[in-house]
Amino acid sequence: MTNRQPTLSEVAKLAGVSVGTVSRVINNAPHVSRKARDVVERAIEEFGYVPNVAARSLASQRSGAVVLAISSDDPALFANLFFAQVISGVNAVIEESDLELMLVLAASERGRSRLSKILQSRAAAGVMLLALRENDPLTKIAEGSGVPVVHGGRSLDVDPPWYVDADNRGGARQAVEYLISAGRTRFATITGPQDMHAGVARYLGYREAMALAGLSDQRVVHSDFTEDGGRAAMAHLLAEHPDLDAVMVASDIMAAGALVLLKERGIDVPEQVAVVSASTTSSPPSTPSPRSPPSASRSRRSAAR
Amino acid sequence: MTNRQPTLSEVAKLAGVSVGTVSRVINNAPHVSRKARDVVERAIEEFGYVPNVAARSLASQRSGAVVLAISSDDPALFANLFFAQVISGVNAVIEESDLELMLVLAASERGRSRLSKILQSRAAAGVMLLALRENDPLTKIAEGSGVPVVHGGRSLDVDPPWYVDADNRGGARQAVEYLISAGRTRFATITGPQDMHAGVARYLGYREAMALAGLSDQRVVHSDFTEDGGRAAMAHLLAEHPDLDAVMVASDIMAAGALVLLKERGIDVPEQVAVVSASTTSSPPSTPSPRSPPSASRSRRSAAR
DNA sequence: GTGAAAGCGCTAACAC
DNA sequence: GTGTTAGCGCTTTCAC
Repeated sequence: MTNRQPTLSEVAKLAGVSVGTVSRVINNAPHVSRKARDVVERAIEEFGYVPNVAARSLASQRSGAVVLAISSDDPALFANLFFAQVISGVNAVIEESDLELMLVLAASERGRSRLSKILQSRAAAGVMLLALRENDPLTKIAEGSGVPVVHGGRSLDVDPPWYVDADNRGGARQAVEYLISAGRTRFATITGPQDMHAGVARYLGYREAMALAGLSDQRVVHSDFTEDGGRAAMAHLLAEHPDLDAVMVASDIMAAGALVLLKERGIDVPEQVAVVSASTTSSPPSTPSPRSPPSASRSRRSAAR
Repeated sequence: MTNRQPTLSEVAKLAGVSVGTVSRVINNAPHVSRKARDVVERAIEEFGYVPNVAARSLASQRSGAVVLAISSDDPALFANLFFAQVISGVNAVIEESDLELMLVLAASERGRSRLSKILQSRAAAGVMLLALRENDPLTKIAEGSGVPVVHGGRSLDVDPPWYVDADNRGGARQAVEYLISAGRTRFATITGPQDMHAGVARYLGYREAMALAGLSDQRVVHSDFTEDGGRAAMAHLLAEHPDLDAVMVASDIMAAGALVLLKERGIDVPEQVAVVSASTTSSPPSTPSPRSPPSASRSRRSAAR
């Protein structure tokens, strides 16, 4: 279909200018005459010139790819909305530049050594760490590489200088405040695991909202981001505090369990009890590690149906 | 932390051999003496040599990255288990070689032109197409690039020579056969959209199983892979065929709707009606396009609780 | 404002 | 089995 791509110097020849000029145009450097620029641009267009990235990054010594390192190779774990959103966001920025996105699944020893090779081969302009577990080896690898590091989501044990994460605390707080403004007063909460960042942060947001409204934050059951956990927690709450009129659940999946139980008990939602939850993207503790994976989440409000 | 990485020729000097020898060792080419190989390997180890990928792919003219092109920038759409599984699988293979995985979100015009640039810049060893919509421009771009193409999941309008996809038909059939072996006889099905590959294939599998067992395949409602759709479809089925004792639902999410309705009607699952569904990872029709996104799915059996 | 030329770090062909 | 060397296609000085 297409002929062999022309090289930069071929373009130069065809356009009747020097390689220097073509290069300047491509990198839109200053000191190029309007005329030369036009000629070159036309030639590029006409012959379908596409720069060779390898040559470019070899010559320029800087390069080229932002690495997305995922400390998990469990599809169920990294197939989640939060990561997808982060990736989508990163991609949007990447598109502006001519960087590219490199994906490295670095859960195994082998994957990790691959990652550190890649980071060291000066092929990476920066690295984003995703799905870190507590005490994750990737943290060290990334730091040791000398490449700029940013975390996607936080875990409890690191407080990264650069990160992107959902506002779990603020989101939880807003969700609750919505119910407060709707007139609810006897709140309870079902929290996520308190050794996960999202679990802690959402609980914090809940307590903040309670404190600000002068309401009691004493009705609380800690749970585990699973549906069964949510269901059990709801049963517990109902037993202890039969008079409650609102529940903030720290994740949708737990809320699903809670809603099932409420329905079974014949309690009308949202008439008798209003429910809000966070659309978590966290998973329950991962198999290999006794610790939980990091939380990565996003809050929303919903007067549950 | 680390000093500047040594280059290959520096390693050669330090090891007291020629660059050719070092290069041979690295690419474990033949004709290297045991002794030389040892010396070089030790030097590589000691000085922490990591090949410069840019230089390598420039010199060798072949390079280096497998492109994962996703025709969607909607996080909700590509955050799904099927893609994650595919990616995980691809990654496992990639790890063996020293290729790398490049991620390109190519839903917008801009993203697409970026993709075609990348494919043309001889930086790609192959490309995998994901989340294609019907009549997707990526198909042409990929084909026109001259790079080997493989599809992840199929859409209805292309029959790619190379693809990876779930066995939707076979999975559906197996799921139903399981219920047949459990003694069910009066089957119904709630299908997915019949303009999506997964919708069609699962329905086909269902009909196959019915045919082989000599059962009627006449109880069918077409639906849309949404929960509400599943619920409505279930209501419809119940009205038309109050005597049915098994339902195959083409996706989990529709099954959720169906189960809710069954519960409301006081119908015991699985006592009175058994339900199986496919753990689809498809989404309902995407916003920008009037057509549905491709299906990407995986079947499983479950006697629904 | 433009051109010429010296590399970037590696591979591959060729000579020994 | 090993060493030498000419590029790969670009960027980047340095002259002009």
